[in-house]
Parts: sequence; C-alpha cells; structure tokens
Amino acid sequence: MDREAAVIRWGLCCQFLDSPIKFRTATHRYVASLRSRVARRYLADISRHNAQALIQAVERCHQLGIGAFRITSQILPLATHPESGYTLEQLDPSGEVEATLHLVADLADQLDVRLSFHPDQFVVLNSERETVVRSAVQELELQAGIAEMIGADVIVLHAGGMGGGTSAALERLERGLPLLSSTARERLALENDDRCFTPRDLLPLCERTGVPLVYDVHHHRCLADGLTVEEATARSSATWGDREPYAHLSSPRDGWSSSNTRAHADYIDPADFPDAWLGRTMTVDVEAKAKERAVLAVMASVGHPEQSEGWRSK
DNA sequence: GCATGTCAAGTTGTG
DNA sequence: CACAACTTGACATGC
Repeated sequence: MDREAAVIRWGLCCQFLDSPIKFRTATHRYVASLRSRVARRYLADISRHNAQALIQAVERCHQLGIGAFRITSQILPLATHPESGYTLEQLDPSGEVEATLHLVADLADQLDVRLSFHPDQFVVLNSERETVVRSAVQELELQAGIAEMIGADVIVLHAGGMGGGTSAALERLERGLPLLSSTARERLALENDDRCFTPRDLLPLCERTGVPLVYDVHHHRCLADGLTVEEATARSSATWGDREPYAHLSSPRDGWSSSNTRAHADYIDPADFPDAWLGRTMTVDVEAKAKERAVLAVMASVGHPEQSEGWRSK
C-alpha cells in the first residue's frame, strides 16, 4: 500500500525572471491600426509563440521542481475584445495552435505540473452592471475553453465588487454561477481578497455551492475576519473535497507595520509561511516579483526552517 | 540601441 | 471629483 507523503506543491505565477521564456502580449490600439489580414497574422503569430512558450514553461517548471504554473490571461491576447476579438478557429484555421495546446496537456500530465488561470480585475461576475457580467462570463468561457485543452483544473476568480453591501454582492455572485457552462463552472474557484471579501464571507457560499475557496493568506492578514489562519486553512481546504487544495502566498513589500501591507515583495519571508500549512498536501502559488527565484528560495527555506533565521528578501 | 509613453476592460479607496 | 492601485510588464515608436 503506498501512501503519498504530505507535500507542498509550489507554484509559479505567469512569468519567469531568469529563464528565457517570454509570453507576448498585444494592445488593441496597435492591432486596430493594422489592415485586417495583417492584424490576424500578427495575432496568430503571438498565439503560436505563446503556445510554444507554454510548453517551455511546463518543462522549465518541472526541471526546477516547481509543480504548478499560473497561465497569463493574455495567452490569447485580445481574444474577447469587442473589436479586436477572435476565435481560435478564425485565427488558427490549420489547428497548429490547438495541437500545441494539446501537447501542453500531455506534457503537464506527464510531468505533473498543475496548471491554472487567474482572470484579472476586470472580470467581475457579481457586477451590478449587466454588460460587465456578460463580458465576465465571456472571458471565463474563453479561459475555460483553453483550460480544457491544456488540462488546467482551476480558474481562480476574485469575488468582485461590494455594491449594495456584502450580502447583496454575494447573492449576485451566486446568481452568476449558473450563467457559466459546466466547463467553466467545474474549474471555477473563488479567492478571498484584501478589500472586500474575507474567507468568512466566502466560505458559506463555497460550502453551499461546491465552488472551492483558494485561501490567500496574505489577503487574510490584510483583511482579517476573526478566523485564525489555522481555521481558514482547514475550512478552505475542505471545500476542495478530493481535489488538492489551492492557496496563495506572498509577503508585504514594505513589511507588516508599514501603511501599505498589500504590495508584494520580491521574495517570500519564511516567517510568512503559515505553520498550519506544514504537513499538508496542497498547491501554493508564490506571488512574488522575483518569480521562479522566489519560488526556489521559499522551497529551500521551508524545507530547512532552521536555516531561515535572519533570512530577508532585501 | 535605448528611452519613452502607452495600453480593453472594474472597483475601491485616497487625495 | 480625479486618479492611483491592483497583477506590472511589454509593446511599438521615436530619438
């Protein structure tokens, strides 16, 4: 009978610092200045480049012992833009990009690199404005489609705005869930943020709907709710059922006693790694500006806590 | 080559 | 009321 040892799966967010792997982006203003055939070729180039970069990213993570990778929302830049937008079929009629994305799925599976998405702040499923909700659904569906192709099992979303108060906002969020396809809905996870929604706010919704909670301990420390880190860890982990729980870790750039504790530091201060996470099996995305260097550093320091004395990011 | 100004989107909180 | 802060670069352009 083999029983897997409890272990943290460390995750890198979106980009590399030292490794020569770059994801390209595009701006609407520039694309709009091109003739349509040129624009399509330009965007097709970028999507081919980014799909290849994703293969390299998965390989590089594996080489470094990094077990998770968050994919940039710009992987297919402007895909959902009202004017410059496109479908993968239009952009890539030969299916080359799609074939590469299927290779990513095989590779990530083989190398055991967990892939996720994290739509950015413009994606607000609980907005009071209908048009905003519609574009949020559109963006989530796009990312879900890519997620399905590459085998990403998580799309992490902030709960959104607070218009009308916390309970009204949470109700709107819950009403937004059925607007999603099963592909998107099955991958959706919510994250506590540092301004509006705490774990205590979100856990009941997560427990009731089956949408798991990604526990961001830095946000929780910025916006406390009476739950201890231990309690929030246990309850959020439980929302993942049989799946591996997901959490976020970062350190404040200017320290915990500064006026701005929200900005992220280059590295993780080992003191910020919660004791409650020791001995757990979970994925921890490292949100730090020094990217893979920071992931490797925190892996080493948590693995050898006796050596972390006096260790500082700056 | 290198510096510069600009970039789709929402929401909150500060000045 | 206007604007920065979030994830923060990366891009094309102009010198």
